[in-house]
Amino acid sequence: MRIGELARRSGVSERSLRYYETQGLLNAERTPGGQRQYGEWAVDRVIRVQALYAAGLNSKKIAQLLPCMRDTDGGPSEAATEQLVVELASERDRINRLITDLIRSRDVLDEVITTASVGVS
Amino acid sequence: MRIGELARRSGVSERSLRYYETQGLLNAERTPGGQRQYGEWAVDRVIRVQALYAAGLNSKKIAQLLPCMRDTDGGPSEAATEQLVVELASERDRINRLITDLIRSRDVLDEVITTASVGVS
DNA sequence: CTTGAACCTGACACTGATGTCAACTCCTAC
DNA sequence: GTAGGAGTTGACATCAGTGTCAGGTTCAAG
Repeated sequence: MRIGELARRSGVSERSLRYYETQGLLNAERTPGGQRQYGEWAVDRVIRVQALYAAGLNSKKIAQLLPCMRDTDGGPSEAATEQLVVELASERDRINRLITDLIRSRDVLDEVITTASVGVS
Repeated sequence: MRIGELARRSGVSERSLRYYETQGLLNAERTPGGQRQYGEWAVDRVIRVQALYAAGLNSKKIAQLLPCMRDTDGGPSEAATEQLVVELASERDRINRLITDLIRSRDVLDEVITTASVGVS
């Protein structure tokens, strides 16, 4: 598929997809005319990248991480280096703290929403 | 307490605390000389603000939300306006989606970490 | 062919919380 | 009173992903 379809199906802008490519997060074949051509796998890849961005990882970390992830086809994946494992563990801990905070904030929002809704005349 | 102690106890930089004040998120008494003076309540407030920032709310939303939150003393809190409730509900939904994504990303990290650790010679 | 939608690269802007520096003032311990 | 750590304001920088525009090329349908 071309970039427009991938953008539509993944919910990520074309701009971002091109950016991902510059960051080494998303390779694309090219047509003879130079247009990007993606396989089905790209949709999952983009969504996963997006989720990692949302988790606060930057491009570089994601780029290091991607080859270590089990692909959808269950293919072979590289093992992470020792240094990378240390960094990823730190990220994981940060994410865990973040999740805790998010749940707390969400509950606060819920309470405010509920309180206001109860008080509606 | 003065700003340095608050920064230390809340884990938020002095710079950010002053910024919070400009955004109406954190009021401070002033000494005759003009230095900020905070009560004990400020520590909780700052931490809560920080958590809301982490949840992706911007200053304006937080400023609207704060007076609707139950204070630590359980004091009276304003009810949110209808419009605000709609916006907060949308934020809550976004946060819930984010939590789901974060858990997924964390699990991916865990798998990579585990895989690499198992393979250590 | 031709036409229009889709795609290309490159450049610039933005967002918004936070870092950092400068120049100055306040507070407290001696 | 004085030294120096702590605080003040104001200005400018940064980060990194994303929006957007310009000017040109490619692709596919008629």
